[in-house]
Amino acid sequence: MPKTEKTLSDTANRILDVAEKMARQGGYYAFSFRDIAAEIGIKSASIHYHFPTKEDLGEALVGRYTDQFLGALGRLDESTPSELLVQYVAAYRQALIEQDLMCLCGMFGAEIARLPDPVANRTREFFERNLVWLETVFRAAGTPNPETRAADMIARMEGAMILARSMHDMDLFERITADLPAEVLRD
Amino acid sequence: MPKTEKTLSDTANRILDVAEKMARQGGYYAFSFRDIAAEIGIKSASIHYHFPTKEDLGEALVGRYTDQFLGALGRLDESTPSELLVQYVAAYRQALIEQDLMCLCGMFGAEIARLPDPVANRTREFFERNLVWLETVFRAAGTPNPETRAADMIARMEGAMILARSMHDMDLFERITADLPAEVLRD
DNA sequence: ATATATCTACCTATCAATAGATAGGGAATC
DNA sequence: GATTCCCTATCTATTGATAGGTAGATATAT
Repeated sequence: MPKTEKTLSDTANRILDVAEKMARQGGYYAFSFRDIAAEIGIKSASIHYHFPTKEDLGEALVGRYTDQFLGALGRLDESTPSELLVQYVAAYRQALIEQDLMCLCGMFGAEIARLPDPVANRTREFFERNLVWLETVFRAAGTPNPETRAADMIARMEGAMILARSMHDMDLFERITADLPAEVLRD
Repeated sequence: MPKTEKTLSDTANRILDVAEKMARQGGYYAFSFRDIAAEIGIKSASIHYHFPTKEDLGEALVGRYTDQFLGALGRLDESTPSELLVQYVAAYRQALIEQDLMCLCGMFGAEIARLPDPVANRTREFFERNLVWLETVFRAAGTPNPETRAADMIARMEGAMILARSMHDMDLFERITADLPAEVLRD
């Protein structure tokens, strides 16, 4: 049985699953050890075995989310810039529409002034890696100001999620992002 | 002494000031009656005199913020669409750069799934009123798809705040919004 | 092969701190 | 004398965290 990936115990992953869902609904202060434990059928003390402190849990949360998110994006050498941007939007759409959740790092980014430093740093890393990925795409497309385009792209995704969720109107996200890849690549 | 506006006691306003700052740093669960009371030099029980429940406080918070925010925008009949959009961006810039705080409703919008209903409704109203204001501007400018432009505009502002704060780089906001009014009005 | 030790993954029980909220009192103001 | 505005005192619930125990698996030593 090959287990090449960084093995995280089954329980640890279930803890992260539940914590992630709660965090993506209400933020860092919206998930508690007891709530998580209750939902997966263990005791809150047992969570401390896997994640000694809430800070540790938060850090693991953002780390796993970032890896999964960027892993879901297309390979930069296998698709056109246009295809890659379509996939980028699709990653956010899946988080918003299918999962009915906010982006974890959009949430934590808003709360960043009150997050423990390690969690805040991981959140910054999420955006940093997204910026790098997008800049590469825009450079490959020969778009001017790739850094600013990348930042604008992220801003629109995170903001569109917030707005659509606030208005209970997911179509707002669809309309904002409808011809975004085409628009952002021209000129 | 003319006080035509809905009079709120001095203490009530100081409570809202402190609560707003805390909420705009860490969200709805990041301000507590005790913290607020300690900062303005009264007891936590006294806050309940002005705002019976936290829900009430949250509602008042969003209501005041929305009125102030929209009140700071230019009159729709006194400026050009371009000038109005510049003012709109400036309103967010002031919140982000001068106050060094997140937009209250961007924050609450992210957390909306875990907010008390009355607070969530007020948050939705903030965005609704912003959408209406922006749509009017885009219609006056003869821009196609004014509803989608309005939504995109809000998304970019809220997202740009989150990204700039997460990256500790306020220039990201400046660059994203630099020629936004011009770009969004052409074609 | 058997006995011993260690490790894993939970448990019970408990802690101090903090949360929002309430009852009832008192001084000042109108 | 009623209203306004704050107080003390207290309540219950919840927070993250810790100490210490245990059953079962695994590893090591004899």
